[in-house]
Amino acid sequence: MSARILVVEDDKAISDFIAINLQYTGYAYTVLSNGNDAAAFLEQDHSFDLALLDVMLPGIDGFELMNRIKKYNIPIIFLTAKTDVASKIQGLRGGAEDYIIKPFEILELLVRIEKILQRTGKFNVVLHYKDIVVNISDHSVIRSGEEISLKPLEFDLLVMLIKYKNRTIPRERLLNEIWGIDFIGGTRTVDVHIAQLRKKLNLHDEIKSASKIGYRLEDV
Amino acid sequence: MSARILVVEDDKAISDFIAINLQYTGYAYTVLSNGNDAAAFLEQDHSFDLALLDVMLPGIDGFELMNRIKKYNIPIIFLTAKTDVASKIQGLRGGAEDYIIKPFEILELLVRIEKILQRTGKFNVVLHYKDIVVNISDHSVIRSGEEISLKPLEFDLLVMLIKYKNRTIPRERLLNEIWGIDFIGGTRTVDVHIAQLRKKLNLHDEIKSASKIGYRLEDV
DNA sequence: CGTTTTGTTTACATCTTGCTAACCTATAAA
DNA sequence: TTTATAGGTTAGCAAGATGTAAACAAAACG
Repeated sequence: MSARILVVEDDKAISDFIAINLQYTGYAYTVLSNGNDAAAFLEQDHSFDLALLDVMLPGIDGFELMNRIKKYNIPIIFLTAKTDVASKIQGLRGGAEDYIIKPFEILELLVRIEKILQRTGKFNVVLHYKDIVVNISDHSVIRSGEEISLKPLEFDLLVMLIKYKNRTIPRERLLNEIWGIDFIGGTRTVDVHIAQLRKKLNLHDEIKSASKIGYRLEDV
Repeated sequence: MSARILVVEDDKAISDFIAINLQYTGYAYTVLSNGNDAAAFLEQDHSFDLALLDVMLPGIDGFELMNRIKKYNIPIIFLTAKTDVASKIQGLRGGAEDYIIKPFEILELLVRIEKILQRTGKFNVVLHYKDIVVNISDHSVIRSGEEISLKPLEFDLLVMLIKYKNRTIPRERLLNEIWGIDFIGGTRTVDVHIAQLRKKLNLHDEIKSASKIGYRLEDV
């Protein structure tokens, strides 16, 4: 059962782009291009699991829309071209789950969507790699029927590796996505956690290190 | 004695899916795939506690079926692919208890079913975990024949833990579902109530904490 | 209004996590 | 072969999260 996502965005290039990616990822979605339509639509149908709202919209704007749909308890991610701080604060104060600044990296958007769905809804996101089953919703990792207990960071790392299977992920990228943008320590931290994963899941051969760049999980 | 539910849905994938979940949840059910059959069947046997009706059906449609069933006083939840406003209004005007738009989250459907059954009063919804019996209708918890008195919040927490047994429930999720969407307090409150549950029901081992994430009730 | 019950916050003990340092190994350059 | 560099691995420790009792606050009840 897939999540249902509402997209309200007046720039057709952007909404098409998002739509294609939502489609591809397997979400059900509805696209509207102005604030008034969206408000009217939502009064009738508010069974969405998430809304992606442009801040600058024809008709009522994104923030106003947020206020109106607050009662339906739909998590919101704002899409905003404004890098302006005030907007962000207003959005987050008002209860938005997140915001993302245009132009954005589609993968980043998809990741945030998934996070929110996972936190709010109950969508079972399951990843497979060989005989390893990773259930993101449960935070569980099972190998050959046995549960393997991973610490939060290890878990996040594994998820990322599997998602980017066969692609080398630069250290920096890992730090950004898992540790957060403001991680300071210029360190070997990543390496240590990679070591833990290799050990716990017996992935000594599968997790390859790319010298000076980062790591890659390979289908052997 | 469990509730008896009628499912009328022509898409086999969907009806199977529903059936599996009704089965698992412990309801008795009958599945039919077209409107005429359903009408005929109901003339013979109308001892259902709830009907899940697809709106678009071969033979007579869901709304017409509702009109014919009305005399038997069976609450109805419509399953509809239509996001179309008119349908909903017609359905609800006609006396349907609820509607749910496809694709839907199965848990959401089960929750609504439960709500209606509770409201119509005939059925106690009972949850089991080990030797603990939780009766949602009368808010009682019995362990090995002895009644254990829980405060309201503790009770809700226990119900949620059992419903999501073996799945880690994030703190945020617990706060959302039990405390309401906009709980503010920067908070250890959940932890305290978890502690109470562990103590009162002796679930020290069964309620596992997932560091930085939340809690999980495990079948040991 | 007081009393009782329920829920939240505080405070401190305890446990968990993840960063760092230190040392080891592998590889490549010199 | 030596040397330099990067990654592998382990263990200890500080920071942060959770467990829990008890004080405090709020609400429900009479």
